[in-house]
Amino acid sequence: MSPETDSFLNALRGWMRLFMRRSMHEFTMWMKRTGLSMSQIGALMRLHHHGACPISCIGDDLAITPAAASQMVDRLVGLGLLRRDEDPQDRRVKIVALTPQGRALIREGIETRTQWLENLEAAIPESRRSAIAEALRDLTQAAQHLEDGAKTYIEKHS
Amino acid sequence: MSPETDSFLNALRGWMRLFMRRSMHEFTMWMKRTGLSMSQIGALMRLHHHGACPISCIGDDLAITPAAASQMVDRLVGLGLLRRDEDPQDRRVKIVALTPQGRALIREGIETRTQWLENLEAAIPESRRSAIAEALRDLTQAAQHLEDGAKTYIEKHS
DNA sequence: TGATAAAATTAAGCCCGCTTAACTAAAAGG
DNA sequence: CCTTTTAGTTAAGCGGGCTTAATTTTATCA
Repeated sequence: MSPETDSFLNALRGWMRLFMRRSMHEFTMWMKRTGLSMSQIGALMRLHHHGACPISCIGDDLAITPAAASQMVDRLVGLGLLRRDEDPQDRRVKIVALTPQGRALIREGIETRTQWLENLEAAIPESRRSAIAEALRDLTQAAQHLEDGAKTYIEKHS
Repeated sequence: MSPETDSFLNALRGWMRLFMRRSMHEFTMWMKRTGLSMSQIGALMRLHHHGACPISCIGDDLAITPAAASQMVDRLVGLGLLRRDEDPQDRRVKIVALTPQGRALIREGIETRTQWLENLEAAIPESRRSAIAEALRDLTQAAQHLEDGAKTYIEKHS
């Protein structure tokens, strides 16, 4: 492993470490405010990022039984965060989707948890900002690429 | 808000968004594997990052009652992840600290959740790596600065 | 058509984590 | 000293979230 490799990974890990430490607390507080459980948030996030899906897929995603998934969806529907509609193609399956409230809640959560980032800008010398932004875009794009590759693989094999 | 400002913040948000989407699933799975609750993880993380502290401080940090904090610490002591020792200075307070097992568990968790970052390096052109590493170091340092400032403030006022 | 499989739900039961309230032990302060 | 405050624990109770098992409804297919 070359010195640059070490340097790169270490920089990445250092940043992640700090970010996780920081965002964990915000996340816990946000959970408390919303009253949502980890599973519920996981389900909402899944729907937010990948769109509507049957209940069984929620269960698969969270690695819980269909029964548990059904109960959880029921609670979230009760809270007005989810809709559960019959699939016209196959009336056994119920398609679960975020309601506008559900979507707003998740957005607000992400917003809240990354609020502190705004202060970061002021702490960065103006002359460095564009270079850093460029670096972050490169990272994001590369990660996106990896994710897309993985997804294709999964889609091919399931 | 200047165009560079927008660009900087957007780059930061874009990266965070991707990171959160990616790490949420890993995190949920890790919780399931360890069998730890959100609160328990929060407590362990707090101790990992800021060191040993009395039980009351665990409760304050997680915003739960002293009773709940006491019960939770009790469970974690039972699992061998925490030690609870009497403070010689004030025998009412019990100092809580990570055991080696507790520390190892948290380390392993962080490790697991950032494993995928290693693939990222290969997806970045070698010519860009040092610039990106430099940018990440700048970000980390700036964030560290902000955090230290906030901590001092808290320590002054509590 | 009739047996089988699949998606979802319901019911019963368990453990967990939180709360409030009552309590113990130790320190602080008049 | 004796009262008050503080740190922590214990007990009782509630609701959440998970499980397994049984049930219902719909699709599939020989």
